[in-house]
Amino acid sequence: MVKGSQQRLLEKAKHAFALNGYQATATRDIASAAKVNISAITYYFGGKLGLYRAVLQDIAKRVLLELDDKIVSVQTLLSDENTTPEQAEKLLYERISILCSLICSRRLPSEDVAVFLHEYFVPGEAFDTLYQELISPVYTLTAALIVKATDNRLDHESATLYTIQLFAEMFVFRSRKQFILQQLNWTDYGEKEMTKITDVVISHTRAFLNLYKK
Amino acid sequence: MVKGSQQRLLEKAKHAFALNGYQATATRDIASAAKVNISAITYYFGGKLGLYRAVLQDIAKRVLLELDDKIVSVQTLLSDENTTPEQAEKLLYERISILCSLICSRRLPSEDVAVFLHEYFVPGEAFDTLYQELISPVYTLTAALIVKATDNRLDHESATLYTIQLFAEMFVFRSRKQFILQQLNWTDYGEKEMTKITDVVISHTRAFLNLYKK
DNA sequence: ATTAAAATCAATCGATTGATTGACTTTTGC
DNA sequence: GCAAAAGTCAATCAATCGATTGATTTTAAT
Repeated sequence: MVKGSQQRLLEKAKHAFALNGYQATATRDIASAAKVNISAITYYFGGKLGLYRAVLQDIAKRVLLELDDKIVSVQTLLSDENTTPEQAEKLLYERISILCSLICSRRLPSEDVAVFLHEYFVPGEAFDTLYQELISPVYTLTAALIVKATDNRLDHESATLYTIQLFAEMFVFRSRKQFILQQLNWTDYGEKEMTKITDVVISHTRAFLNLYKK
Repeated sequence: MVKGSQQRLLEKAKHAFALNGYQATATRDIASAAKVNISAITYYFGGKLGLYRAVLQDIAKRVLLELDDKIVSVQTLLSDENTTPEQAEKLLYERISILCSLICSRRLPSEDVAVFLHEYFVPGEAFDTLYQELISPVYTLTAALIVKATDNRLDHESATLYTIQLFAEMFVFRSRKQFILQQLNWTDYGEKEMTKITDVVISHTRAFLNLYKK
């Protein structure tokens, strides 16, 4: 079965936006790559911005699906009063591990991360879509996990602050990937390198959490 | 004395690039704001890209000047064999403190940081200018300081990796400033808030360095 | 088979982009 | 004082942008 025009547009748009961001991408190039007439963009998505929003929603959907699939439901564990700080800490590390592989390796299409990071660091008109559909839910859960891991010794706001920094630390492995590869004489993020990256992030987090233990 | 056209162009260009980045800024608007004919951009800077490069060089100059002014020359201390790891660590914290205030507060024009971060996270044709004139020298010195602070227990590459993450941690306070203000119920980065920010970054760094002590 | 809806198409619109032209004015050096 | 250089100017260039038009073809429902 041949993919429909709408689906092809979505894929090629994601690819183009990943390369040059929203502003620098021409709808003509997207339509051309999708082998579709330009007017189809207005027809299906209402315009360039609508197409971009659809791409962001698609990315959010994929990421959340990937996170929910691999992690034992964090939500239920958090609402359980019997969950110990140690369990929360372990769960946090598992979550970090998965996020690292999502951000840096090929578990998630490389383009998804590129589009996300572009909109994250250079917020535009469509940032609210990204925030509501992806950032807010993921950050909220992570911060709650950190609070639980410190046995409520860290308040919610400080945990949110650390969450933002934690993600910044993970994102930099992708956004500055070329620079890191060059500096460390790596050729790519393979299995060995991913282990090191994950270890670094987790050890930093552990060192941070240790500041809030008895 | 009235500023020359070239100087006015440079200032207004920085202002415009800070608002919307390189791509989304029109040379017409810059020229109009500087009360200068459009052709002056070609005349003085060879074109839009040349003007942007000039802005980046100006920013690099200001930052390096600010860093050299406030810090006892790190270069000489590093080349001195008698410098102890403790001295290097203390110097690193001073450097972090200054960098935090440069990045987050008004010691440096807000526009300088905005332009820098935009080019840093979305590298374009002019990234090499930013890298050679600012990123490379600053990162190299910082990494060397970290190596010395761990008494060479941390190799140069790992120190470089941590340097990248260290800057990512500081940059996030600016690039996600609105989000952080909202989450922490702050209205702005005042003196009190800057102290907390600096403390957070330094305490993370200290926790990291402790991993490499006897 | 007929008809309405969905989809696709080439052509083009108006707006904006960065850059250039060539004439004009001001400043500078001697 | 005068010529060369530096600077400024309105006008306009070709290219590209997102969007729209109106006609045409394809699909789906009855």
